[in-house]
Amino acid sequence: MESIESDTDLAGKIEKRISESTIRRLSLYLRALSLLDKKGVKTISSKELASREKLTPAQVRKDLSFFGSFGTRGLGYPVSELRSEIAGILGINRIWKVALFGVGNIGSAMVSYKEFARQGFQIVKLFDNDQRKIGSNHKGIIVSDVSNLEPEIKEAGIEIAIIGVPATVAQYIVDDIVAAGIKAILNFAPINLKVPSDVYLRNENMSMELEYLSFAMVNNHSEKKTKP
Amino acid sequence: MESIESDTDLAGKIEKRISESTIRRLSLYLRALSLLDKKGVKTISSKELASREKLTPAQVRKDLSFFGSFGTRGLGYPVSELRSEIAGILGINRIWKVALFGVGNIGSAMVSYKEFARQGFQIVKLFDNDQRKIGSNHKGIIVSDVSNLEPEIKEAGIEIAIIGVPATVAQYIVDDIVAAGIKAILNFAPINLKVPSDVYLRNENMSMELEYLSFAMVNNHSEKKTKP
DNA sequence: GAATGTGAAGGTTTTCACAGCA
DNA sequence: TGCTGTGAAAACCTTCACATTC
Repeated sequence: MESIESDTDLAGKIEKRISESTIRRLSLYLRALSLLDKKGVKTISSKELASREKLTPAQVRKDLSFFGSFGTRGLGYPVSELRSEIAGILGINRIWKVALFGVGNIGSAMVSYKEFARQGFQIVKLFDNDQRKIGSNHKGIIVSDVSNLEPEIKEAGIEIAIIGVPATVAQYIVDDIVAAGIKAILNFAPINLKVPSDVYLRNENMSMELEYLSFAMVNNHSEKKTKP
Repeated sequence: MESIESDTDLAGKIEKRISESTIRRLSLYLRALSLLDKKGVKTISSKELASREKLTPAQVRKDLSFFGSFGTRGLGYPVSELRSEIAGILGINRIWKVALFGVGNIGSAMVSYKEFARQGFQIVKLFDNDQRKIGSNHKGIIVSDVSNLEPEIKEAGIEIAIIGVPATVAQYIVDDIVAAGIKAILNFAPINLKVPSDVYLRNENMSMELEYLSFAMVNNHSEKKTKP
């Protein structure tokens, strides 16, 4: 019952499995290109782009080559076009509606984080279980009761959830969210969440980065390359 | 002027270069082991530990084997001992003093983030450039003027800085921080900071994770393995 | 001349598979 | 028997180097 050519995506563009590293670097390229575009720069070579992100020119070219030929030999890449190509590849040439669960410290920070909106991630719903928070207004959004999430999520057309609730309750919330049909979750709770295989889950683990710094300091660990 | 055996650390334990992935997984093991320890679990097999973090048993054993032999054949690993071994390897069996720059949304969230303190990262100084914030009290810490950071950092014995200031000013602040002698920086600003090669820098890029989710959804990108 | 696009080479990380030990 | 520790194999990712194009 396997489909033929199961490694080909719907648009027929991606033939190979793209590595996580490549996708993460696309985010970096996108950020750099947006800045260059704003500055009015018209073209950029793989060499220049690489140097801005502490990568190699070959890496940049290889990453882009998985998706097409966007450059001109002898010249480089057209900044503005490449920017929108990458936005298209990453799927952020559109608005994604996001719901945030847990209006605590991290949650509040996320609501105010301008960078999300700039990338097309629009936080349109806030949920909490604290009666004192429910009904209150955060940056123009009224906090809803988490116990009634399904109709609100469906009505608002939410596709992505950000989990900012404590680790102790995160799994329960996620079970409800998954039941409500959400297919992508960004988790800030320091816990390993269980989700069905058709739900995309990413974990943001801030302690991990500090622990990496600690390890590096204690062991004089010179990095060969900082991964994106 | 190069030292002999420059790839050997001070304690003489680490012979090879340890990969970033291994270090990041150690953080995951540590978190899982802390939980198990609290629950009173005495031993755990690589298989069990792996399943909790969606990794393979061989991966767990290999990672640990870089640092020593902590297990017992036929039995598994002693939870509590392994936990402190890993804490030692990561260098968090001690208190690290941390300063936070920028008491905005992200900064405020970091101050209140219990997980940091739990791992030994103690935020002891807050800095901002906003006169309305300077002198105010956040969770028991008085916000200092960022223009006078050097004496305060040295006096408090700060070794790690967290950057929560806007991207536009981040590089200036970082230059001052580096001049003040700080050797490790966790950066939340969406910008590529330049630091001398003896300063450790890690970037926390939350948009990147959302973009990854977006990419996965748009391309039906089933992950072979979620990297830590 | 300058810079892309890309097979092939090289390097690194993960997984396998089994010897070795409790 | 059960599970670790680890060389060797496999898979994966990055870099090289050059043909190709503007």
